[in-house]
Amino acid sequence: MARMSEPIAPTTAAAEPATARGEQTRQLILDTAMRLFRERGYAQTTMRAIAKDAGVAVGNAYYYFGSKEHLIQGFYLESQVEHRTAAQPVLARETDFAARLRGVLHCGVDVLTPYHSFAATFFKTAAEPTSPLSPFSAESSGPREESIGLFRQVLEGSTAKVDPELRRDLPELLWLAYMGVVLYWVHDRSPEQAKTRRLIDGAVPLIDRVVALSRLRLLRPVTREVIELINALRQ
Amino acid sequence: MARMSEPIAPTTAAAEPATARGEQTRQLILDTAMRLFRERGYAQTTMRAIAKDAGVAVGNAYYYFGSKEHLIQGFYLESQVEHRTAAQPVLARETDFAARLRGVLHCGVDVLTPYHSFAATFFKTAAEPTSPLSPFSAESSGPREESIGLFRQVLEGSTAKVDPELRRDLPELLWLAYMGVVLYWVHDRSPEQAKTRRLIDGAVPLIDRVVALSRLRLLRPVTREVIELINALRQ
DNA sequence: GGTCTCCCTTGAACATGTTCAACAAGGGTC
DNA sequence: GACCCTTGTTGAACATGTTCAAGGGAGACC
Repeated sequence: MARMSEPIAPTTAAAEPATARGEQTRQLILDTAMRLFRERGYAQTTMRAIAKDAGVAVGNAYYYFGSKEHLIQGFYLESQVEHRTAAQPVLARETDFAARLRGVLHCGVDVLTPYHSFAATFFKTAAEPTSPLSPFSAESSGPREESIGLFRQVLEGSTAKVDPELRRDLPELLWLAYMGVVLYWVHDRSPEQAKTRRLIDGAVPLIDRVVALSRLRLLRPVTREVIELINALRQ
Repeated sequence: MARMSEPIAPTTAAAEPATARGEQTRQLILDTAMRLFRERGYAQTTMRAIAKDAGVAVGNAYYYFGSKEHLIQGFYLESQVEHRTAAQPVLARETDFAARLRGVLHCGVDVLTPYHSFAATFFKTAAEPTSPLSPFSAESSGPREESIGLFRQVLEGSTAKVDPELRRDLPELLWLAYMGVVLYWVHDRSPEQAKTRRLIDGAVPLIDRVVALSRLRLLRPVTREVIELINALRQ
């Protein structure tokens, strides 16, 4: 009875370019697509338009990208790298845990901001569990680990004193919090997404304090339970 | 420069049935669609198949439902009502806060379980901020308020002692936690979604304890800050 | 040079969500 | 009954994501 779970079917698997010419074409198509997505939005950009603007045939786009949605992956990967880069100055400058976390979260939003209008679609796709774009999927484990690594950097370069048991899992929890921020940001209709900025500024001191409190005897059992629960549920 | 944010365009607005015949046709289409979704999955069910099985023309389905996605809303609303109904015995029986919360969360998952395979698509749609199906959207405010009301019932019928400031906002927070459970459930690939059950059983005692601790003088500032942040960010 | 192979490219054909102009059915008003 | 107006219904036409059989070109090997 175990029915296959929905779409899947990555259509025809996209090819990895094997020649310089192929690599060039692939990049051209991706750049064109990203530009059109920014200019007109995702839904309003047709595959025909992308192909035409890039000066290739429609089928050629499908040779490199399994579907229109796969074109989003370019955005996904690029913004990951940009986030890392943008965060480095903050991480080099600050030693206070809260300041580092705050800086990195703001950087994440900074990087995404130009794409807010079409990020909705991006997020919609990413939320589909069967999608290779899902931040929780196996296919995304590379970028995800890198992103979690960024938050490990936040913690390790800081002067924060953290419950030793919590220390190991905290980066992943911070990454989860970041996902929460992104979720809020996507839904944020306030001008310039100002509310998301307020969310970060409000949540960071809280997180900072809770992390500090986690070492108190009174809260130890809670801390431990949280950690155990996370480990039991890690997929 | 404020570009319109993506798809929107609810196409031709769907009509509310004004006659008994219309109501009947609408329900027939909805039932047929839900059946086919369950049998074949969402993506594999075409509008033509729905229309044919329901014995109407394709255009007729679009008369009542603005798009294929709008057909999901039937599922959304129905499961909300079912959740409420299924939760009543628990709420009538238990007085302990943790037991009530646990029961209501499990009921929520119970109600959704038959749809797990296509819930992925449902969730994907709901995650789109511009979608009228988004649980955070204005269009969903009715069902959302009802759902939050269920968690208000959880709290009010319980013997829990809660920080008075927190009491007002706690139902909404519990609803948010429920949304988190659903998010986890959608991604849950374990047999029978057993991990989601463990998540509920693990998280409820934690929530219970944190709620109790929120009254401690030591944690009061944190509690207050959380409440203030939520109020500032309520959209 | 001839030929073979692998990579890439093409665009017409296809599948399916969506629209729309036209029409039908029922009921109210005269 | 004649008329109109609202509600509901139709299906062909359209838009767009996707597939696929056919072809082209650059190098390898002889």
